[in-house]
Amino acid sequence: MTLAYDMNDPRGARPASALTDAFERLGKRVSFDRETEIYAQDEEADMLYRVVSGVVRTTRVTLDGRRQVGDFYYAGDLFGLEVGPDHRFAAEALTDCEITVVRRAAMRAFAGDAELDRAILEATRLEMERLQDHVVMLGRKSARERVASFLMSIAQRQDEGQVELPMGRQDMADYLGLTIETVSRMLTQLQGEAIVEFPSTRRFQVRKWTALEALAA
Amino acid sequence: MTLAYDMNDPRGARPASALTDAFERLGKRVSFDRETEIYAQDEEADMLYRVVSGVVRTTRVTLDGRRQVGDFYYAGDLFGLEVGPDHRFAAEALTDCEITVVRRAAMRAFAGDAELDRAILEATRLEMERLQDHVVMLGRKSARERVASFLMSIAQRQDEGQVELPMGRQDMADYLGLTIETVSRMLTQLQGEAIVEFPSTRRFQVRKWTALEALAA
DNA sequence: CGGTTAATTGAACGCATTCAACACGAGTGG
DNA sequence: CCACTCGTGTTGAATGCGTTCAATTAACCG
Repeated sequence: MTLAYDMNDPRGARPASALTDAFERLGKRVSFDRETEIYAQDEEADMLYRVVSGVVRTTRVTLDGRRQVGDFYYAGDLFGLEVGPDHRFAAEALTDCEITVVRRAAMRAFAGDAELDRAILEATRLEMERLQDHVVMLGRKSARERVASFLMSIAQRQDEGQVELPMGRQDMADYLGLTIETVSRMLTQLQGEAIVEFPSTRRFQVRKWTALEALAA
Repeated sequence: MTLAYDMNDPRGARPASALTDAFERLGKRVSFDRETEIYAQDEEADMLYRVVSGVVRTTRVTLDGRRQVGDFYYAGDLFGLEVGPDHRFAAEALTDCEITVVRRAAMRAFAGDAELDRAILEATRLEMERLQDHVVMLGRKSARERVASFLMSIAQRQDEGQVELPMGRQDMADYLGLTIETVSRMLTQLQGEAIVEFPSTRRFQVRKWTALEALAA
């Protein structure tokens, strides 16, 4: 099996020419400005979404205003595929985005399309695995480890030396179950140990991969 | 409301005579003693499981020995349905269990069986929703709230006054991302406020539903 | 009963939060 | 060009929640 992408990378860009085609054919492309809502929490879920460009985040806000970020989705990623009748998390454009939107009915009409079925199954698998990892992280990792894990997972998807952080500290904190202050402290700490280096707040480079890996645990 | 099960209860026993039939026909029934492994972490996932009687828990242990409980499964629940090639969590019999085990290949042969497909989809949906709720809980709730939520969710699935706790404090703690001591303290606290009452360590009764609900947030 | 494990309670500690002040960067207008 | 502002990020000090370590009590089982 000669793959253009790494099976071990849980979120690497996937080769999906046929899939892209299917999505382009069945759905329509929509643009979203930075910080606008793609769908709301508890909204009916009869669409399926695919990121063409930009970054999307999913969030849930509790009655008393506490916020939890579910995940971040990058170009090529499918999202909004909760199996139930409505979205338990809202989806928002983190940056300006191009999204392909497909009605589930349209998808169903194409059920049997092996390529498409496989892609949805694969996306569901990734979604679950990421959710499971998230649970372990929030349940059993320290702030330092969470931040390290986070930087790792972001650095892994961009193989360039310099890594771009599309989200601000608040989004990181709400994803990691921490406060912005703690995130900030951990970042300066990791930088102090020369494990990572931040030339600017939204850009970093990993200096000691093994050390970061060890921390990500 | 006189239902054998409650639609609002996300994990209530579901009426599934036809489904039970399908499982019994396709798979074989296996018994597991208390505290024995059903499948291991990172084991190949080519089976599907259904609890006939008893309670199952899924766990993941990190390299350095920290443990996270994924979920608990009761009679009627499907588990082990991770979409990927192997189990990211181990499954263990919490109590003595009767389990129906089905090979995925056998399931696939029956693909198209509407009843079966629907059941698997439904189980996957529940799995994801529970995972999402778990993330929010671990990310944003206090120890007190976590314990309250937990008692709530268990009390909901048994409509009798007296509720049986099948798991010990360590399992609760590892599910909630806490220590046994903290769990214990929160339980005595809630009992002190007469919100719940523990006649014995493994048995309790909810006294103030609204208060508990408010806490579960 | 004793023997063993599980659960509770207490006291001290430490990690993350909270509250507050300060720094930085980008955009705007004098 | 600098002053000003506004949003975002960093840093400091104090507090507090949950943990850790240790001792005690309760439940279970022969």
